[in-house]
Amino acid sequence: MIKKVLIAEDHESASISVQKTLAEIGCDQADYVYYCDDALIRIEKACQSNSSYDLLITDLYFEEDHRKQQISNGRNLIIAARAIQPDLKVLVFSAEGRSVVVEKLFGECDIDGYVRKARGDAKELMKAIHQIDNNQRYFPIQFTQELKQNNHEFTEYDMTIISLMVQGKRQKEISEYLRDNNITPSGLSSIEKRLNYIKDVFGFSTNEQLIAHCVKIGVV
Amino acid sequence: MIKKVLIAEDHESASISVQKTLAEIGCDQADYVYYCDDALIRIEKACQSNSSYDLLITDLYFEEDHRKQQISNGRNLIIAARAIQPDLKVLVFSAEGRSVVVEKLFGECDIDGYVRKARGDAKELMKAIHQIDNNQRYFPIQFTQELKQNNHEFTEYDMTIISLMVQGKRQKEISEYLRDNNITPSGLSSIEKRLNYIKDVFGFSTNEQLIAHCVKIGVV
DNA sequence: TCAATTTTTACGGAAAACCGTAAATCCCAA
DNA sequence: TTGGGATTTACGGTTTTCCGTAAAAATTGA
Repeated sequence: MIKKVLIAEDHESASISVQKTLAEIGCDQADYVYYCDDALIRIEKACQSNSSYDLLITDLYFEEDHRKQQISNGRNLIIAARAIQPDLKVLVFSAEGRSVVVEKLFGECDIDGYVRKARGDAKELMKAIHQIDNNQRYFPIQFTQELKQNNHEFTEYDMTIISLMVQGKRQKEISEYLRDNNITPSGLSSIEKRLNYIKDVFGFSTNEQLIAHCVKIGVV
Repeated sequence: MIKKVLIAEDHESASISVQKTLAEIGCDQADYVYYCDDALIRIEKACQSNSSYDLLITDLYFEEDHRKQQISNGRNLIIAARAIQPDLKVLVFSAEGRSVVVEKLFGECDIDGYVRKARGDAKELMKAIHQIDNNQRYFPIQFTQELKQNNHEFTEYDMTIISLMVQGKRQKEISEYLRDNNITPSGLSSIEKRLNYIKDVFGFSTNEQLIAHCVKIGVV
């Protein structure tokens, strides 16, 4: 049963809402912090005193300010928290709407639920918490539909090339980079071929169009 | 004295927080809606029954869903609302952080205050409401500093070119498009020159890098 | 092991982008 | 109207990308 919850959220207004939602479903042990570093300290202390948290509700993006932080975003907070307390349940509550990003959280960070800040998000939060309470994951419907229609799955290789292009590297330089880092294939022709293939899948005609799409959907 | 307030905000969680904040400062006449169209109807009806709102608190961006709306964003809502009730006070509450956008709201829409969704936004909301109550504007400090450091302001012309590139058009085709639409300069050289200038300002080396940046910051 | 297949690389011509310069055009004021 | 200055366009050479083909290398299967 989920009793003790930690809210990591820099927006005061959002934090207040989550607190209110938790209070409504009868959870009276809710702490909240505005910085990732503070969240980690709380988790650490709670573990040491044998009163660890059952659930972490966290945002993804935290704004930088005068207080310099070790952990700057929700993703890294999750990884650090799980290193301390592997069985900690994690529910991400963010405005992020790109399915690739959310999918990565489930795949790579093994989160237990995702609720998008949108219409009816408070009610959705309740549903998600109840579901996690029953040891189930909460994966929002909106993303399940969107997932399959993206015909092309970007490989690590693809993302490396595209990242380098975003950094302003020429294809020749990318070839050299791949060779130096023992990533194959590294030939200029292979890079050209791969880019042509991806563009073909999407029906794009220029690199500029491909880059725009990748940035939009959050591949880089 | 501000008594009757309307909250136009699609995020349920954000709306809840604003309601709670209003309740705390002793404002018990707060209505809330999730769609711009609903907001306008409320304002209309209130005016007709001689019980008009004192303040409109609205978000900027409203997500589209199954319910098709006439008014799709906060900016247009403000304009429409002021057409009905010119003396309506308006406080914008949004995550938008680009100073250019916020400045425009004060300049073109004559809003009374802006509070950014961020750390301490609930407290800032209170301050803003009190200030508006005293017939003063609330302009957040964070923007006053940032205004000058914007290295490059994208013109309509720039955005046209970049949009066409994002659509996969070659520079030659862009030149033809500009000529056909009587946009000057339309010469290929002028397009090249402009792109080089922008890249130079940012210290970029390739078009791909420029496109990535533009998509990221939301120029297109 | 060796031939067949696939993957990767090399190469070369064509198209596009890049970059400087010069010519043409536009615009404004005298 | 006209001359000067700024803007826009045209042009040519260079680099980069594009795209097809073929050689080289790696992988596979019997």
